[in-house]
Parts: sequence; C-alpha cells; structure tokens
Amino acid sequence: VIELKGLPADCAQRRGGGGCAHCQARPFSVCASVPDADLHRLDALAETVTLAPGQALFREGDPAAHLFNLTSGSVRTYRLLADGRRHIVGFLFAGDFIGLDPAETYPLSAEAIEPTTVCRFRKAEYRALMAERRELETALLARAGDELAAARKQMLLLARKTALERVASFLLDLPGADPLRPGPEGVVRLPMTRSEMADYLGLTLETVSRTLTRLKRGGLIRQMSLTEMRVEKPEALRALADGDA
Amino acid sequence: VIELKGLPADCAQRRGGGGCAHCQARPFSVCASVPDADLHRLDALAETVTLAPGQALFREGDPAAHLFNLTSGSVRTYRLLADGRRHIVGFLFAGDFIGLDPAETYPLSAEAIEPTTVCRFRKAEYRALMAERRELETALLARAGDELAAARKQMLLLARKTALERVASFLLDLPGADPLRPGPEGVVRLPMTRSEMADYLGLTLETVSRTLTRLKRGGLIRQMSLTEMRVEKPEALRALADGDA
DNA sequence: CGTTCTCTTGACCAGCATCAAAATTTGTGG
DNA sequence: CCACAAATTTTGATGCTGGTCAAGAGAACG
Repeated sequence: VIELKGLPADCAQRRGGGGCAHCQARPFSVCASVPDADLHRLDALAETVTLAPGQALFREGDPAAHLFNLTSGSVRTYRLLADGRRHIVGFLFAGDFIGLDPAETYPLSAEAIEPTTVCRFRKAEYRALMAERRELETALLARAGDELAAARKQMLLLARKTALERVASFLLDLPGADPLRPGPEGVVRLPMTRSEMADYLGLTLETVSRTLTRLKRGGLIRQMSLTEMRVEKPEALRALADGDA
Repeated sequence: VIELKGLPADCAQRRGGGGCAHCQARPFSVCASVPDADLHRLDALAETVTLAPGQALFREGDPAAHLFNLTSGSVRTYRLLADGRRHIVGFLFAGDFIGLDPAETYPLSAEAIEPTTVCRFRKAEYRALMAERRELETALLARAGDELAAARKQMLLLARKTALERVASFLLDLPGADPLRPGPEGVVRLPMTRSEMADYLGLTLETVSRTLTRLKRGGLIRQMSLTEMRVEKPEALRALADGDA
C-alpha cells in the first residue's frame, strides 16, 4: 500500500529576498543558465516547498500547474499499472528539474523519500520567463537531451542486463559515486527502500537484496549502514555494469 | 552479424527548389512549426539522403555533424553491449526527428530497415536557424518532451510487463494502428524482423514469434503477410497491453 | 530451382519470481 | 533507556516465465 498524503495548500512560501543567490543546487541545475544579474527574476517567481518523507509533490493525472527544481533531499517518480504493478521512473536529487514534459496533466506521480525541499514555479510564469530569457529555454532543451540519454541508458539496462549488472549499474549511477557531488568519496547513499530499487530496476525486492549480498560477499561493496554503501572496487563494479563478459 | 555498410559521400544532394513545400512528412514533423513563408530557409539548408535497406545513417561514436528528419521509410536505432547483446532503442518513421541529443558524438547507431529517405541538416546551420526562428526551438523542446514520455512508456513496458503485454503494446504503438497515418485502417506494417522486435522489447526472437502465434490463435490479430498484421480486436489488445488483469 | 535467410515450433533449462519465515532495524509509549 | 510492535531486510525452498539449443518450414533471392 502506498502513502497518499497530499500537499497542504499552505506548504509553500513565496520568498521575498534572494534565495537563488545562495542556492546549493544552482550549480547543478538549469538555473545556472540565468546570469547572476537576472537572478531576482527567478526569485520573484520561486516558491519554496518543504516535504516530509512520503509526501506527494503531485500525482499522475493532476493538472500540471507547476514546474519544480529539487534543492535538497530526494524524490521518487512512478507510474502504476491497473493491477498495482509499480514502475519507478526515476530518483531525483538536488539540481534535478521536474516538468520537462509539456503535457497538461502530470504523466506520473512524485513523492519525497526523505525530508526534501523543492523550488516551485507556476508553469505559465516560468514559460513567460523562458520566452524572455532565451538561455533558459536552451538550457532546458539541453537538459531534456540529457534526460533522454539517461532514459535510453535505463532502457538498455531493463531490456538486456542481468540482475547483477542492473544493481551494479544502479550503484554507479547514484550521485555519490559521482566525484562532483558532496559527501565522502565512493560512499553511495541509498535513501530508497529495496522495494523501490526493485521497481526501478525491473526486479523484485528479494532479488535486489540477494544481489547486494552477492556484491558484499564478493568484496565489491561494503555496507556502512542500511542507507550507505561504500564502493570498494569501482573498476570491478564498472566491468559488471557494462557487461564486459 | 550486423550489416556494416557506410554512407557514401555522394549519397546526398543539396536541393535548389522548394522540396519542403510538398514534403509528405511535414505535417508530422517539427518542420510544421516553420511558417510557409519561411520554408525557403529550411530548403536552403536541407539535403536529401536516400538509403538502401541495412545502410547506416550514422554509427555510435561518430562525430554528430548532422540532424535528420525522416521523410519516408523506416529506421532502427540501437546500441550494443560489450558481449554483443543488442538493444534497439527505437523504430523511426516518417516525421520523426533524429538529433535531439546535444552530445558531440552520436550516442547510438541508426540504420535503414527498408528503402528510406531522410532530410539532413548540418548541425551548426540548423542551430543558427533555431537561434533565429524561435518557434523551431520551441517545437524541438515539445518534441523532446514527447520523446521523453515515449521513453518512459517503454521503460514501464520493459520493467514490468509480460511478453504478451509487451507484444500487444508494440502492435498498438506502431503507426498504422494510428488512424491519423496513411494506410488501411487497423493494418499494422512490420518492416522489421522478429529479432529486431525482440531487441526492442527485451525478449528473444523465439518468444516474439511464439507470442504472435498466441495472438493469432486467439483471433486478436490476423497475419496478412509476413510484414503486415491486421488488428481484429483492438479493445482486447488494448486491455492486454495495459495489463487490465 | 537451389541457396540462404527468417520464421515457427519443440524440448529442455536457468534466472528470477513467488511464497514463506527468520533476522534486523525502526518507531512508539511507558 | 527499555520493551514491544511494526516495518524492512535477509535468507531459504520451490515454481514459472521466458531463454537456450535444435530442427524443420516458409520466404526471398539469385
């Protein structure tokens, strides 16, 4: 059963001052394309929304009134099949943008998986800004290209990789395996449950658990806590992930 | 083993006159966003390329010098894993655009699967036109959003659907099940091989063949020829595809 | 008309799913 | 801080979907 907590109307606050200027996520986000001098324009549109774990940002089918930029925490996006099978489309982290799809209603649901803050814009207002600040549209097009590339990578994983290869790929794709992001080198945070990993990787939670155990036994990774893994042998993991048979 | 025929340098011809004005694919393509009055600008940039079956448009890793618009025929795009496993990323038909990904090199290979014509643009020239004709950039962003939506649909299919559901979804997604496109109502063209369907759907060619046989036996589809299927019971097929258990 | 390629069908098998239960972690109230 | 309840993870036993291997039937092509 899935949490159905909505989003209270008063959760967001329009900010007066210049939040964007010291936004941690800006270097990773599309906002980076807006020059410092024009930041006040963004600030004027932005609302800050704070989410508790399990709280929904929006649900599949809701009118798509907003665009979002994740500033901290993490979010899962998912769709359901009629009989309850769930597919987690992606996990989003600081700097990720939500709302590239121009559809009138959200094509998927989005929920926080830990305490999370997002920057929210009214779609119409954001589009107006885009029409004016061309570099923002260009940045979004570039971001859309990146997302498409990531989606294709994931399709390859789902279509042709084994369970072992999927889990290895997943660990390497998470931020934290990424040297650019904050946190100790080589330590991967796993804020999501095994069940969520499974629904993302097209496996069952048992298979994910067993596979992680195999990787631990093989010394490729070491479990620091339930939500943190240390990658001990990145090259070996990469070889697995890429199916270098 | 896969065909490795390249693209001869003389395959393309810069056209003088106004090909775009009577282009069959224009209503379905991003070019529709360019008003008739400005069509000569597109025409000035466009080269027509003719491809024989199996001929490559480009290969993964090639410098991404061009963007393409498919005007007739069909194309497969694919990536390979180190040990030879193939993933077909998509099948493209008239009106489809290739090159949304802003990467410097092509992230996948593209080959014709039947006699095909494409409209080719130098990336730099096209970008220059985009910078000037804003509605083109907006149309591309919208197209990117559509592609992303399609990619997510495919990820759901690969992550959570059974073989039967995958094949049913595939038959319904092909143009031809689409009432807007030309051809007799309800007849689906399958210009690709069983092996290609399999590499697209994350199955084996045997499973695809067996599944099509099941659908035929069940009277949901009828085989007209090897490359044509008639959908006899669209609702039943749709129910299967959506997993309405 | 034979060669070759693709498709179909069959027999068997393996990887992952399913079902079930124990171990561990998390959360809550006293 | 501890005890207990609930949730998540891990591990085990078993089964099924779809993969693998193999052979035969159609199509396509020269």
